[in-house]
Amino acid sequence: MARPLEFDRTTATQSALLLFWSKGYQATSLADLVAAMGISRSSLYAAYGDKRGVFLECLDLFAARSIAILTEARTRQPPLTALRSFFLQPISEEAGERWAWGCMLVNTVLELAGVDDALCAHARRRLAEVEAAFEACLSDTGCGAAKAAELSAFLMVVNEGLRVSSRRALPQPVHRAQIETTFRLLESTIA
Amino acid sequence: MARPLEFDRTTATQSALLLFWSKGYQATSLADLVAAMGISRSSLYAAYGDKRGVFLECLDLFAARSIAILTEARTRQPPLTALRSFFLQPISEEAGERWAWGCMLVNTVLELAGVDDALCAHARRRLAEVEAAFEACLSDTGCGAAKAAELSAFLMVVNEGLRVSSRRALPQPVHRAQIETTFRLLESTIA
DNA sequence: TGCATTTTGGAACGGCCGGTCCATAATGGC
DNA sequence: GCCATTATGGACCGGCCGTTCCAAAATGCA
Repeated sequence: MARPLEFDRTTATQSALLLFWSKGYQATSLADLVAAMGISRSSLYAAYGDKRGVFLECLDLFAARSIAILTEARTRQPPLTALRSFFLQPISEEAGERWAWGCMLVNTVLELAGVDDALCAHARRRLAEVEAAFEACLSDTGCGAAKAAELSAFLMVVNEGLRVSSRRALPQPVHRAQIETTFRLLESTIA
Repeated sequence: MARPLEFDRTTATQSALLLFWSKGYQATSLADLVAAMGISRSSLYAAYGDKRGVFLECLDLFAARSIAILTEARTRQPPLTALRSFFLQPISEEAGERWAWGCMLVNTVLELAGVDDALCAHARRRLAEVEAAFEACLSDTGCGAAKAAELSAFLMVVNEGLRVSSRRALPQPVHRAQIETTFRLLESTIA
């Protein structure tokens, strides 16, 4: 055997995730990264390959958590209520300041389109998986497959819009009102 | 008198705008910039101060054009039709590939939040002006001031969502369908 | 207690970044 | 034609970027 790893990969990735989520890919330097993750440059390159490798793993972790939040809510609540709580969750108490960071997948698509096509495409694929989760949730309402497909695309547009809006430094009550208005209109359409 | 400027500031700014719009602020280097604008570094620093100065001027130009497109449509069409054409305009024939670049103001808010607060705040202010243009347009429908204020905020969320969606490399017909679905739902709510 | 193996810290690397500087060129007024 | 003034091209700058490299440290096994 050889010398064992001195850090926990999951918690290190989690720290990197918070950094990339709040500042984006380009504005996060390797110095920032190793400081936040609490590991040395050597360990980072040995474990993740390079900066892009860390970012890819963070994208996957973020997407998995987002989908988990929605699917878990779906087991406890009616479909539309679950979707609503998915959008309200970032501005809950325990989420802290993260509510102003938007969605890391949306942020990535906008930051890296035309800059790093491979990373951007990865974020787009994960975003498509979230959209599929929307569609599955909408199907539970019994609205029919065609309508679920159309409305999930619309819901993703709404999702993208709300995540952008949350980065506009509006007072939190204004942001909350936007969500309420959006969902009131949405529900009146679906119901 | 002294030696006159050898370049036209407006066309140079326009060239910089296309570059910043497609690649974002951070990924656009000064080398890219001077090549696209067709001027030397010295001329750029003399005329704009620095890279941020060029970017600020591009933000203003982009915002002015966006608002002009909407207000001009408002003089020729009913309010809701004008809003619709505002969203459809980027995917018209003459806009070319720009439809996949989204909205420069939205792109900037997401790229520079937490990175360059001054630039980000500037983009947010311009975005608020666009929202005010939405509100003025909605007021023309005679829906009342309170409702116009609420719906303009919602319309901005839709705007942000559609601009994000246009950067997801979806086939153009899919994007067109998203706009149609969104506006069908929106109009059924307002009418 | 050595040995093979792998991680770790930190120095070092080339390259590109935004920004500065200066000699030269181009003008209008004298 | 000369001067004051301003624009221009391009060399140059320090600094930070992501990445590489290597000696030292830490383990399980013989």
